[in-house]
Amino acid sequence: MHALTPPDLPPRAPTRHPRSSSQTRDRLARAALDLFTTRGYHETTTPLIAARAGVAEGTIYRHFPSKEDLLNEVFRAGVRAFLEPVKASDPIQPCRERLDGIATRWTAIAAANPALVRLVFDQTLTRLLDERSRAALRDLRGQIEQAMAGGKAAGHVRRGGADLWTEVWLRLILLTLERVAGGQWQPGDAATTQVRRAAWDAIRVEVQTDTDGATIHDPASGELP
Amino acid sequence: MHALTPPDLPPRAPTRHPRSSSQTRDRLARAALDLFTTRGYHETTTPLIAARAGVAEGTIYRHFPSKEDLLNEVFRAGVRAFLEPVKASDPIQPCRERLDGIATRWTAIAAANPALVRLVFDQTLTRLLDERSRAALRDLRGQIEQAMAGGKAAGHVRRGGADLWTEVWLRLILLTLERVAGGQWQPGDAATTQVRRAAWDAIRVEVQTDTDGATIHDPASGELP
Amino acid sequence: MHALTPPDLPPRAPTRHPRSSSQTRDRLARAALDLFTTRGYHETTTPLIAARAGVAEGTIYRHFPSKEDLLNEVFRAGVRAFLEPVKASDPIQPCRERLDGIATRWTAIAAANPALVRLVFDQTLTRLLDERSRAALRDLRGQIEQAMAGGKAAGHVRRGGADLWTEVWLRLILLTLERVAGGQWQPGDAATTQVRRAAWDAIRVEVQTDTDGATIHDPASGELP
Amino acid sequence: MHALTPPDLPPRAPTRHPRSSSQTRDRLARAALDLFTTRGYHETTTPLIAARAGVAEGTIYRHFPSKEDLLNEVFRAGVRAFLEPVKASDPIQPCRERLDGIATRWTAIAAANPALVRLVFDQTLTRLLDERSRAALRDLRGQIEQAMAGGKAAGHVRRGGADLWTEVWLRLILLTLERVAGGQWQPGDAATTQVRRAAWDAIRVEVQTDTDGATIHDPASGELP
DNA sequence: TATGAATGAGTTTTCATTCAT
DNA sequence: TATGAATGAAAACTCATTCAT
Repeated sequence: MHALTPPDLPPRAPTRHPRSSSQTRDRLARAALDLFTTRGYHETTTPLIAARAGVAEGTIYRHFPSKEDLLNEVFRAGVRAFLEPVKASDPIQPCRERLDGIATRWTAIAAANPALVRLVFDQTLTRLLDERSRAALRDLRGQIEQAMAGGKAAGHVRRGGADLWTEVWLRLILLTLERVAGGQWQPGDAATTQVRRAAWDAIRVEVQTDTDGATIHDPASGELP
Repeated sequence: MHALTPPDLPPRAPTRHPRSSSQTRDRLARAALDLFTTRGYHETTTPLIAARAGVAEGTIYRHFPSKEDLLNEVFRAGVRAFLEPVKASDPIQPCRERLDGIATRWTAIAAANPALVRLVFDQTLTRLLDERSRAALRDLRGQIEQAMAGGKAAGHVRRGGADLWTEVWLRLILLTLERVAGGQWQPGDAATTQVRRAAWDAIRVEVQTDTDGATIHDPASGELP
Repeated sequence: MHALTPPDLPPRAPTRHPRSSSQTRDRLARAALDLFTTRGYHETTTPLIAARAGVAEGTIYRHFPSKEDLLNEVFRAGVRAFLEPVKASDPIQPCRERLDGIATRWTAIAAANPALVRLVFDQTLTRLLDERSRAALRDLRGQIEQAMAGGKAAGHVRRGGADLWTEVWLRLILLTLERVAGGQWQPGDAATTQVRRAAWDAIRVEVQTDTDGATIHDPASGELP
Repeated sequence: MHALTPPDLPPRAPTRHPRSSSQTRDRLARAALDLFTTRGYHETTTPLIAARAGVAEGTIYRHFPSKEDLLNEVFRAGVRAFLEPVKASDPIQPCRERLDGIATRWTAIAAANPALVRLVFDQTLTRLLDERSRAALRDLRGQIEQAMAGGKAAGHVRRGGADLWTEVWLRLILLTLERVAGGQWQPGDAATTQVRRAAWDAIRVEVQTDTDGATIHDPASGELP
């Protein structure tokens, strides 16, 4: 998704003449990404997208069949960006380390390209996606779920469906991503570590404690120093 | 929020003659609530709302200044519904019990009136709210935050901002509410308890375990038998 | 099709307020009929139709689902107008008299409502019609074809398909209709009789003449005094 | 009209490098002819024409000032194709023979180049023509009218304007041309002869028959053996 | 001469809102 | 208070035409 990688490509002054095709396309994709994630899909009109990309309205339709397709193409590019660190992660690694690694790399994405977080993880847009995009999203979640299933098999994740703990973990990591995307947090901040820890505590095998606080069984602890 | 309280008010057949004003207003509010939360705000047209409420299009504007106001009024009524159990909860109670109590009552709301969950907690609509509605939402969150601050003061909640742990707790409880609202879970299901537990584990003071798993210090455990 | 019957209803000055629903609908239908038949379908824009009907553009869509539907509805009303004299004609009558009767009544329609001729019989629009409209047109032609088949059975129409002679007859009668619709001819003019005669001569059983001009066999002659 | 003469010039694969100018022009003309007559003028977009001709969109404008001009040039070429047999016909010949000869040659054109019939005789396109094209069409008709006037002078065509009987004759011959162009009939078919006969019967001096069918006067009979 | 990306005016259509009844 | 026909601004999209290359 290199088209979307530069976080804040400023819109150039409109020129009357041909540009490299992919350049225009990228500008449109970025303009749409920015607007969809800040104003919402319906509040983003095609004149607005064109203006921000510095092209004429009709130019949108030389690159994307429709506004809806534009959304979906941008969305899938976003999903690919988040999928990549997941695929790159080592399946041999213990679950917690693997998830933490993914979270770390996602956080970097959120810092570099904040709009992408809102695009991919904001439920707002889900209703508007086509089947292919939904499938891409399911795939992304499915990958995390596999890592989670590995953790369960190893006895590190609590009893209950891997899908449920995936959902739990994702919701909390998303909190970090949103804060980083919003500029409130930086990738290395203590808060990001805290939330990562909290996310793990929410899904790890429960620490059974008796009334005076002695741990009876805690197989999930101690994974990370 | 009595307009929204009856869980399954069926749309009545349109009649041609006067109704009590508040009756029409309630029917409009419920129609709007149902439609906004299932189809989305923009996909819900005023003719659609009127049709579902069994009134003429123009009638909407006798009761609400605009479609946007209709959304906001319905939204604030929804917030009040969720606020009520929070206000009713006992501030003296230990934090975990109090939060669990709130979660339980919220779950009941989600079961009785699923649309309300989507209305109040779906970020989709947040962007469209006016300042008053946003304030109402902030107030709701603030109330939870106070309970959380109490827990922190008592040493049961981890170090870090109460606002952060409120956000964490809310996100996980919201997962339950959505599942219940979606009919996938029932209020008493084991899963709801699991998630409540997970939410608490995410915010409670960390269980310090050494490498062989013995609990070193766990002041937050044992609150609930 | 009384909505289209008054030949030259002048567009009234636009008023801001409700009219009888069917009145507006009729005005739109007539405006569309006039414009479609004079400028053509694509050259007739919706602002043009609205302006001529004296209503706002959006009003079109309260009465017709789309411009295409507007065309089709107007078209089918037109077909009905031409079908009526056919259905009203006496099937017992000799073929020639029956066809002449239909032609006469059609000519009256052409005089009273010129646009209708262009609408129904101009091939220009056929491509744009929906299946229902095409079926209506086929029905109209089918009715004439039945009269023609009767004439063939009685030995008055030449050998060859009834559909072929229907087509031949229609093309020549249409010439009259167009001239009358165009104001070049009047319904009672000698020319209309001449063409009617020519149309019959084109489809009647051939007059076999030998080289010195004596009629050998002419069973179709003498039908009309 | 050599651009349009080859009946089935297949669109060549697009090549990237210069062609003889007239070759490109011819390909564009044929592409336009085919598309205009099958899809209609408005349904034929310039990208479509360019694609079918195997050239880039902009290339159209190197050869024709506008889409409308393209239509008109192609149209006039079509008129010339139909005019040629008329001009080539022998003015000394008896009217019926001459008209039949023209009809025969036109039928051959229809068989060889079906699109041409639709282009020249379909009223659909007439509305879109410029004055020069209309004049060309009037000229074509005028030539037939002269032949008809000859027939009248010789006492073979009925009383009434030569223009009227020209119109009558044309409409019926056009029926043949359309059927041949549509592939339903072949040039030599019995039906084509039947319609030619019908066309002549429609315009020849009437056969006066008394009530018992004896021919009183039939000066137009017997022209063709 | 040929290209094809870009243009922008123009198209159909939607829909929240108004107001005479 | 309720109606619902009418409104018109704004939406997404099309496409003949231009022009730097």
